[in-house]
This record gives sequence, structure tokens and C-alpha cells, in this order.
Amino acid sequence: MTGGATRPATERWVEILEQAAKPDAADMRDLKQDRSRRRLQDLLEAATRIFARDGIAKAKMTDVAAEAGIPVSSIYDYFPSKEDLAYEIPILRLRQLYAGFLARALEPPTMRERLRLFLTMAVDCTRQNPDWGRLLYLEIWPSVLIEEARVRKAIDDFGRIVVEMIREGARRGEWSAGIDPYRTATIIMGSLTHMTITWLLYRRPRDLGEAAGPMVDQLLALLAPAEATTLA
Amino acid sequence: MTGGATRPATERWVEILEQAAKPDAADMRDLKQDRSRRRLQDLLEAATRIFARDGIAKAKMTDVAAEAGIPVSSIYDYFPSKEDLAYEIPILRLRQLYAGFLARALEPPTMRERLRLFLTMAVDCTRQNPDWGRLLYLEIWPSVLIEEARVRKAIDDFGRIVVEMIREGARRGEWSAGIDPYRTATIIMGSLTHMTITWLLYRRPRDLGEAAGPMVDQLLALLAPAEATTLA
Amino acid sequence: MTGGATRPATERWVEILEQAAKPDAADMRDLKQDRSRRRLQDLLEAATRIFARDGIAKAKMTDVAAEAGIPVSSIYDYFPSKEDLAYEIPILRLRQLYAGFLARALEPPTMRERLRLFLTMAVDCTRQNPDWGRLLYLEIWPSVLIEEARVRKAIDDFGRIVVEMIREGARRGEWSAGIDPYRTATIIMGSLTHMTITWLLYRRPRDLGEAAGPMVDQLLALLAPAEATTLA
Amino acid sequence: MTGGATRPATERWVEILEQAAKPDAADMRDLKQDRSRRRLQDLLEAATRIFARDGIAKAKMTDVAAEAGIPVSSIYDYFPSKEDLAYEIPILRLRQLYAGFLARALEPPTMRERLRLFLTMAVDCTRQNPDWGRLLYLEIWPSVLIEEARVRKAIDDFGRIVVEMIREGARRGEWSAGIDPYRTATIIMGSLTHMTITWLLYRRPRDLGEAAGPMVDQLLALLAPAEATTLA
DNA sequence: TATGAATGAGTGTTCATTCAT
DNA sequence: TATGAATGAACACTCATTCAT
Repeated sequence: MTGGATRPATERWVEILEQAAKPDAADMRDLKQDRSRRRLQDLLEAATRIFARDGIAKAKMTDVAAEAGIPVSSIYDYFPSKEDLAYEIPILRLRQLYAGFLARALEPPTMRERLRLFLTMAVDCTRQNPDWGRLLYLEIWPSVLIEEARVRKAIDDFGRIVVEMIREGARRGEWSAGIDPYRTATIIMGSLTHMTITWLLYRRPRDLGEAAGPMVDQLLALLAPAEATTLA
Repeated sequence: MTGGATRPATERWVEILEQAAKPDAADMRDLKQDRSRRRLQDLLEAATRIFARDGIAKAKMTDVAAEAGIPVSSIYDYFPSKEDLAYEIPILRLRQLYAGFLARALEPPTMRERLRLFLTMAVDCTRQNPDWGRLLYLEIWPSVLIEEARVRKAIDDFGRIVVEMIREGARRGEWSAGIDPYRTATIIMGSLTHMTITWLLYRRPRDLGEAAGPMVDQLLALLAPAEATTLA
Repeated sequence: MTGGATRPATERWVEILEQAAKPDAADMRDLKQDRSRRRLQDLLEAATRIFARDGIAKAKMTDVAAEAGIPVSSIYDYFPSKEDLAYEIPILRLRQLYAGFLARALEPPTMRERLRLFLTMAVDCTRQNPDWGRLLYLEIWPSVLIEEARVRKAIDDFGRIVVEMIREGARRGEWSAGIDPYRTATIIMGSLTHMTITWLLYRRPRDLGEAAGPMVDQLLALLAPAEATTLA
Repeated sequence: MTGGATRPATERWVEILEQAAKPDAADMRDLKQDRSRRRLQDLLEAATRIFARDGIAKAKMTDVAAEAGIPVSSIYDYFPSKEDLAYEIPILRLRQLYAGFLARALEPPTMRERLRLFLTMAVDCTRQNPDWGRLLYLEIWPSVLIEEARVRKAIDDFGRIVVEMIREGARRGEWSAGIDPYRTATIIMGSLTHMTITWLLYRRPRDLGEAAGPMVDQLLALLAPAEATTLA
């Protein structure tokens, strides 16, 4: 279990993480032009702001275009529809999150610390870009309508990674193998999501980053060390 | 339990609950006609289905009317706008939930059991009417746009009640007074919400009601008995 | 002047006046009930106010009913449509004007004085009830759409009476027979109408009644005495 | 005539006329495209016809669009609302009238002739485009509802110009300084308006242009030469 | 007669998307 | 590639009028 140096990076959670961090075919396009890349960047940022402010359904392409400082029709050079534009945003940034975590995931020696790092980075992602958080947590994630595979996958990857990290931790004996990884993942993710949404809607707690620490601690405490498990 | 028979029903959580269960002025209107009441009922149910299916922003009043079997213009006899119609739905049903819990809240002897009852009833509410759940959890609750006071209040009441019940439990010594009621409430509500949303979107776990029990158990275990406390 | 006692009341202008002052078949109805008459009165007054304020096309029956303090559907007991209600108002009041003038028309000895009386009474009619004036001058009279015979007739009667009075004055030798009665009537009526409309729209001149006197004087001066005519 | 050749063109009536003939900021827009200009022209003409026929309030945008041969939504590329479209019509054409008069206003040597020219041109404007006349005289001018500054101003300019021309004539001694310019202007404008409206509604007199001459003559006769004045 | 309730036909306006240049 | 201009398909909401009671 405890993994010697010989074990290749084939732990399930790393596999999922690596694949989640990898750009997919659909994104390989427009690396061509330079101005084009900048415009795309502007566009995505503008769209994030507008969608976060008005909601995807009510947001107007004119507003997005104006915010980005480009003509409306140019948006259609990059995305085939308003929804596609909206969906691309969480996909890209979640990929950044996954890539960022991948780069540092093996630094901490324990799964507990790695999980803490992942969750903290996720909360930070929203804290640093609340508009993106609003878009993800208030528009995309709960949307009845979004069935587009790529978005769903990007979002679901989060859960998968957490579940697999919990499993790996159990495998390594960092906590009891009796723990239900799904339920625990639900508690961890649900709690952080709820805290994040509350912050997005009411700005409470004032400082999301500050509040995240103790919350994560308490959540990780659910993963009691194997020998001491009392409440699993 | 501490309280003697003399303690009047002025515990904070009961106060909030009572007031949350009370119909407000805006609803006192058309109890008059009988046919009218039926139509209103039909309308609300139809609207719940349509809004759950298409989302509020994309739902068409014609669809709602058709589903309810009434002319579009009749909807406007009851509600001034599509949004008002949509918002009324969670308000009414949450009130029912609060009223239902109020009726049974004092049956269990401990706050722990009362909290379990409340949470179970809440989950059941969605299980029995998934369309309503979709409307509440996927459309209304996270909506960036909804600032209408009555909806926000009805939703926030849920959190207030949970927080105050946790406080009351601590006061009674059922668990440690050191527990942070807000964080604990966030964990409890976030976890259940997350589970519910997952069920609504993916029908996993298959049986929400069955999964709720263990989840609630585990969440209530966070409210560990105040070990050294003898008051409990 | 000329007219001896033997001349029967068959002067053309009197004929037209008498017939214009007579209620027509369509009005003979509802003299029945007493409450009904009162309601009708209220209704007409309320309608005058609302139509004057919002214009006939934009005025709402609900507003009229509310202003009159009766249910909307009751309006339809009296008038078959919004337009009919609107048109009845000038018809009735113009008839009052004609009847009022008829009662006093023979008091002054000369046609000049009679004409002055008629014109003054007409201006007074608006001054005393500006809402009615707005309805007549700004809505009904110029309306492209109104072709209903009764309204057109009631309005045209005014012109006919003026024209015939001018003719009668010429016949009597009060002014030159060379005067074109149509053109003169146009000048007289146009000038007064223009003054009235200006007053209705801008409240200038401040005091319509006061301004009417000199205006009527100047207009009647157009009807120069036969021997002195210079500008006919 | 008082002024020698040195008198600059600062006579009040010329000032007003010049400013009334000048396009305002709001019209400077889309002179760009060529096709666009043609479409706008078509649109304005179509709208004139439809509004003249049905009245502004009852006219349908679909009808206007169909008449213009363009899609409804294209109308909104030019005007923000039905009313704005309707109001622009008299504004534009009155400006043309003012500009046309400005170009020829100084040809006749006397104010009397200039006034005659102005009034004749105004009547001609309606005669050549009766639909426009209907819109102006039967819909816009008397409308209770129109308070839009630009329309009111365009219309009021007419009165201002007439008043100032009368004043200038008195100043030059073409007629008595004792004449009340407002009342005289009211008579002149009211008479012509009344004649015009009668023509629009009943096509009487048959030939408006023919009837206008004698009418203008008679009206200008009100401006009797200042008897003792020899300058005139 | 009186009226609350019901309704259908109507309409101005919006906006994502397309396409000629 | 870039974009201004054009457009069709929608849609929430209104309101005069009707009618059962």
C-alpha cells in the first residue's frame, strides 16, 4: 500500500487528474494567430463577467461583445453559439485547476495533505475569480439543461478525483477502509460548495479563503486515522 | 433535558419556524372561489413541471398554460409575471414543509432527534416531488438574479432554523457548546443539498430516501456528545 | 331688425339648431331606472376624464370603470364598445350646447349678437370642462378614424349653424352679401379652435374666457357692415 | 423699411427659421450607407401612409414593415419605438418646409409677401402629401400625449416664425404696430389649419391649393396697412 | 339587472444568428 | 479574417369583450 518509489504514476486519481488536465481536441484549434489568441482571451473574460452578472439565459451577446470590445459576429468565429461560449469557460478553467494541482499534487507526502491542497486550490479558484465562481456554481453546475458532455465531464472529474483520492488514502491506510468514499466525497464537496455559494450570494463569510481552512480541517477530520475511527 | 415544563415555546428556532410557517399577506387573497382555488392549484403544479423541465428563463408561458389546461391570460389573474409565478412555488411548498415540521417538531424529546426529523422531512419533500426539487435546487436557490425578498427569506429560513436548532442543542448540553453552529449547519445543509442535486441530475443514489438516513446519521455524528458534560 | 312677428321659425339656422338640439332615437332608452341614470352620468364623466388624459385608443376600460366606481362589465350595459362610449360624450354635450343656445338664441336682436353669443357659449363649454374639450378637440374632431355618422353630424352641425347664421345676417343686411359664408365660417371656427387647442395644450392664454372676447370681436369685425365693407 | 443694406440677417424670424431648418444631432447618424438611406426613406414614406390611414395608436408595425418592404425588426435599426418613428416624420418634413422657405424667404421684398409665401408653401406641403398632412394635423399636432420635445418644438416653430414675421412687418411699418401678433397669428394659422383639416377629412374644398390663395389674401388683409404710414 | 371571472386574439419588441463584403 | 447590417422566429403580456350566475 504505502507505495514505494517504484510504483509508477498509475494511481487511479492521478490518471483521472492527468487526463482531466489535458486539453482536448476541440481546443487545439486557434493557437495560430497571435491577435486571435488575445481576442479569445478577452472574449472569455468578458463573457465570464456578463454571464455571471445576468445569467446565461438572459445575457445578451451584444453585451458580451461590448464588454470584450469586439463585434458580435466575431464571437461566432470562436464559438458556434452562446451556450457553447458559456460552457467553454468552466471547461477551460477547471482544466487549469486540474493542471495546477497536477503540478503540485505529489509535493505533499500524504493523501490527506494532497486532498487538503486540492480542496484549498479549488476554493481559491473561486475566491480569485468570483465571476467565474458565479458562473460555475450558480449557473452551470446546477443547470437543468446542460447535458453537453464536455462540461459535465469537466465538472464530474472533480468528484471523481476526490473519490479516488479518498480511496487511495484508505488503500494507504491513512484512514479507515470502512469509510464510504462517495458519501464522504459528497459531504466534503457539498460543504465547500455550500460555503462558496453562500459567499457568492451574500459575501458571508467575509473572507472565503480564511473560512476555508477550518472548514477543510473539519472535513478532513471525518477521515479519521484508521485506528481511531469512531464515527465512520 | 434541562427545560422544565415552565419553559414557554419561545425557543428561538420555534419562533422562526412558526413565523416561517405562517402565510403572509400576499397569499391571503383568493381563497374565495372554489373553482379558482382548484385552478390555482393546477397552475402551480403545471408550472412546477414546466419550470423544472425547461428552466425558468426558457420556459414558455404557453407551455405552462397548456400544461395547466387554462388560457395563458388566466395565469395573469393569479400572478403578475412569469417570475412571480415561479417564485411563488418554493415559497408555498417551503411553507408547507415548515408547517409540517412545526406540527411534529416537539414529538421527539431531543434536539438531535428533532433535527433528524427536520432534515429527513426536507429530503423527503424533494423525493416526493422531484420537479419541485429541481425548481428549488437547480433554478431558484442558486440563481444569481433572484433577489425577491420573499423567496430569499423562505430559503434562508431553512438555514436559520438549522443554526438555531444546533444552538439550542448546545444550550441543552446535547452536544458541545464549542461547536460552530454556522459551519456545522453549512456542512449539514451542503451535504444534503449536494446529495439531492446529484440525485436530481443523475438519479444517483437510486433511492434518495434510503441514502438520506445514513447521511443524516453521519452528519449528526458531527454533533458529538459533549463528552465531559454531565448536564446533558 | 328685419324679421317681423310673422316670420315663422323657419330660418335655416334655427331649423338646423332645433334639430341638432333634439335627442335622437338612440338616446331615448335608459330614462327608466333612476340609479341607472346616475350611474350613466358618472360613467360619462369618468370616461371624459380618462379619455382626455390617455387618449381614446390608449385608455383602458378598467381605468374608466375604476374612475366611475362601477364594474367594467357594467359599462357594456350602456355602450356596446369603448368607441361608442367615447363618441357619445361629444354628442351629448354638443346637444346640450345647441339646446342651451336655442333657448337664448332669439334674445339678442341682431344676427351679429346671436353669433357672438353662440361662439362665446361654445368657448365657455370648453373652459368649464377642459377634459371634454380635450376629448373633442384633440381626440374626436381630428380623428382620422371616426366616421360614425352621429358624431360627425353633431360636429358638422356646428359649422352648418355658423354658415347659416352668416347667410341670415347677409340676408338681413347686417353685412355684405358678398361675404363668402364658408370661408368666413372657416376663419371664425378655425381661429377659435386654434385658440382653444393652444389653451388645452399649453394653458395659454392663461384665461381662455378673457381672451375669447377680443378674439370674437375681431372675428366678427370681418363681417363688416354692408356699406363699409372693404376687405370681404 | 427701416434697415439699410447694413442690417445683418439677424432679424428674429430669420434666426428662428435658420435654426428650425437645421438638422439636429439626432439626425446626423446613418448618412453612411447608401442602401441604408434608401431603406430609411422607404420606411418613412411607408410609415406616413400607414399612420395616416390607421392612426398611430392603432397602426401595426407589421403593416408598416410590409408597406416598406422590409422586415419588422429592421425598423428597430432605425427607430427605437413605434412612437419615435411616428414623431420623426413631422420633424423631418417640417424641417424641409423651413429649409425650403429659408431658401426663398428673402426673394420677396415685403414681409407681407414673405408671409404669403410661407403660408402658401405650408399649405402646399399638405396638398402634395396628404398622408403627411393627416399624420401631422390629425394625429400629432392635437395629440394629448405627445410631449416629446423635438416634435413639439418643430411644430411650435411654425407659430413662432409667423409671430415674428408679423412683428417684423409692424417694425418695418408694413402694417400697424397696434396689431396683436399672437392673436393675428392664431387667426391666420387657425384658419388655414381648419381649412386643411376640412380638406383632409372631407376633401372640401375640392382643390386645396386653389382655395388657399383667396384665404391667405383675406387673412393678410387683416394686416391692414398702417394708414398714416407711407413707408409701407 | 349586475358582476366577477374568464379568455382569445393581438402586438410591440427582443436577440441570437447569418452573411455579403 | 473581420464585421456591419439584416432578419426571422419568438414571447411575455395586455385588454376589450363575453357570459354564467
